[in-house]
Amino acid sequence: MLERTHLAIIHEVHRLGTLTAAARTLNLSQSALSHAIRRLEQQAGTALLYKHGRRLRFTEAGHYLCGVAERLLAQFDHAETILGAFAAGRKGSLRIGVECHPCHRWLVRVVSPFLARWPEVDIDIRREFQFSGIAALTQHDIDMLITPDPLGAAGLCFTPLFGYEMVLVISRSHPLATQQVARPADLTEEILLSYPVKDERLDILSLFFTPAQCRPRGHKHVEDTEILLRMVAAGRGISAIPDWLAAEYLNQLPLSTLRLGKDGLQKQLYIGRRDKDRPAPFIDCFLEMAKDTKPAPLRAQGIGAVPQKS
Amino acid sequence: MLERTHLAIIHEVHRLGTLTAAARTLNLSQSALSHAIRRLEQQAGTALLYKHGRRLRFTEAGHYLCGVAERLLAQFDHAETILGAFAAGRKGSLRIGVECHPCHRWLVRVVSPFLARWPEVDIDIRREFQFSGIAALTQHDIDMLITPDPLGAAGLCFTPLFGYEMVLVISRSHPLATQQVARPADLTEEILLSYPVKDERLDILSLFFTPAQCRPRGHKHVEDTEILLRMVAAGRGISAIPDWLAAEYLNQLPLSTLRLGKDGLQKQLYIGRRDKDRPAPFIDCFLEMAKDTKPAPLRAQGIGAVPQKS
DNA sequence: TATAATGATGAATTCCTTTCATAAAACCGC
DNA sequence: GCGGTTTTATGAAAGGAATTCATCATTATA
Repeated sequence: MLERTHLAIIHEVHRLGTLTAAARTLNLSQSALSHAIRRLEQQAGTALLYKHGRRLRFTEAGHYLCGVAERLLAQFDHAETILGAFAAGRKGSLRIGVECHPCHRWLVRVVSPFLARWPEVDIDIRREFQFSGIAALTQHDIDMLITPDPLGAAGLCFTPLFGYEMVLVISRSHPLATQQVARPADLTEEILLSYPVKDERLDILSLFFTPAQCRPRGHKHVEDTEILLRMVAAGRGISAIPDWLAAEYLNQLPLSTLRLGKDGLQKQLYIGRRDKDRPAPFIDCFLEMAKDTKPAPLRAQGIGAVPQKS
Repeated sequence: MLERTHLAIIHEVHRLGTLTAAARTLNLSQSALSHAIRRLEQQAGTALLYKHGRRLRFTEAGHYLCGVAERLLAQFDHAETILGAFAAGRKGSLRIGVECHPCHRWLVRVVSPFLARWPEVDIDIRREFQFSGIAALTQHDIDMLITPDPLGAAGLCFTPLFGYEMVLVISRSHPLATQQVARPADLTEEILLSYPVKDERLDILSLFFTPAQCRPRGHKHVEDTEILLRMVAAGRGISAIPDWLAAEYLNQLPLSTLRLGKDGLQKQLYIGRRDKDRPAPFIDCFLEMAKDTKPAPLRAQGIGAVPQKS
């Protein structure tokens, strides 16, 4: 059976002309090469080299193998280089799950510099999960999960990224726009606009309306943040988004933000990983970069701006 | 160091899903594969497989190696197939040296059916030699030599192909055209036309003129047979060519042929080989086909035709 | 819960590779 | 031509790496 060592021997003999020289560069004895070539020739059933004077020359079959060797050895070398990059943690892929729809804008601010710094790492961002983000993480479908809901699961660990507040956004011409705080009962005649996720994953429902045993008059799903906020600005509905996301739009669109309830709807974003994973350097690095990338804080602007945290 | 066996193991594990199954198809024990993979992982410095349930899954590095394995194993297989063709003697190249200029027309009649029968064999025909055809043969520059002069040399053997006679060709309107035999003294006022080879390799000089201690009035080299004979037909000179070659032109051009001297200039064509060569089937076959391909015999036509042999 | 299937592991063994010592052949300089 | 040098070939011995065996741990299945 043709092996890599055979190719290496053939290649070196071709390059250096003699068995003796080839043996030196291969750190083997001349005898070893002679035996190896002989074995290969017997298995192949054809001569590869023949003596010409006290040198060796290649038969046609030998010459053919020479070409094969050149091509294959290069591929072996390349494969080992790549494998080395994997081992050194330079190369790999990072499949990031995101369970927080509005986080996308923040995420691109982390990913861009990361890709520049780790040119051999591929990033894949997934928003849809068969069952849940946590399950995807434990089943190795993703390598990291960005979520505001760090449900405990064996073998997972979560690192807090930053705290934020879910705020109500309404049109600046809405009657409530002059208020600082919204109460569930104030909003029972409104149309709620939200990202297309299950109701139980919408904090404004599970943590605001449901505890107060009321609901908005209607509920529509909107995929895109920009469109959602333009609909809110046009008075077509209300929505709840993170304060830092609202901040980006307050000076572009006629919007007002109100606190949800007296204490506000405080949230925390986490990044989850499998804790048994070998700590690939670029994964640690992504974590650091994520922790260092805070969203733009919400500056007080216009009527009804939410009071600033520290 | 990454070896072919590693790639084979990776590949089979990927194809069959379990170590146990892969071990069966590779005729190894499950333990052997487990150890081999472990060793490879240690050398590479990175995991390739990890347990998922009681199955194995590939890490990124493992997946990468999987792709490498698929590509490289195919190339190994292909190389072994080709090597098998070399071993079986189906594939190879045949470098044929020809020391007999006019033999070209005969040679193509051998080569054409040979190429059809041995599609994997390349044929290369050489007419120019650094030193001599014999030397080219001993030095492995060619594999066969077609020559009328089988000079003995160690390690060579010659097989006779066919006998022929060198005949004088002259214009049919030449005063000698009515004769049957030409003598050297008859031709001292003629211009000799020959292929461009050294004088000592021209039989009409070395075996006809020189023994009689005379020479033709002039001597010109002509490369192409057709042009040479047209010049002869036009009365611009005389030439000596094999009888069977003359036969092909006697009914196209106004030529007459005369015997050179009383007994004629009898020659024999040989095919020479190195006798230590492994007898590649296609080389033997070429020899057989060459022996079976006799040149068209010279039929008596016109005045001065040379008497037929048997 | 018992059972079957699968992978991991350590020790022993087997097999293959390599080395050593030496011969044979070929080239080089005198 | 004749030693001296260089190079390959070869058989036996040594060494080392791959393989197996026996067994355990884990997980899925009935």
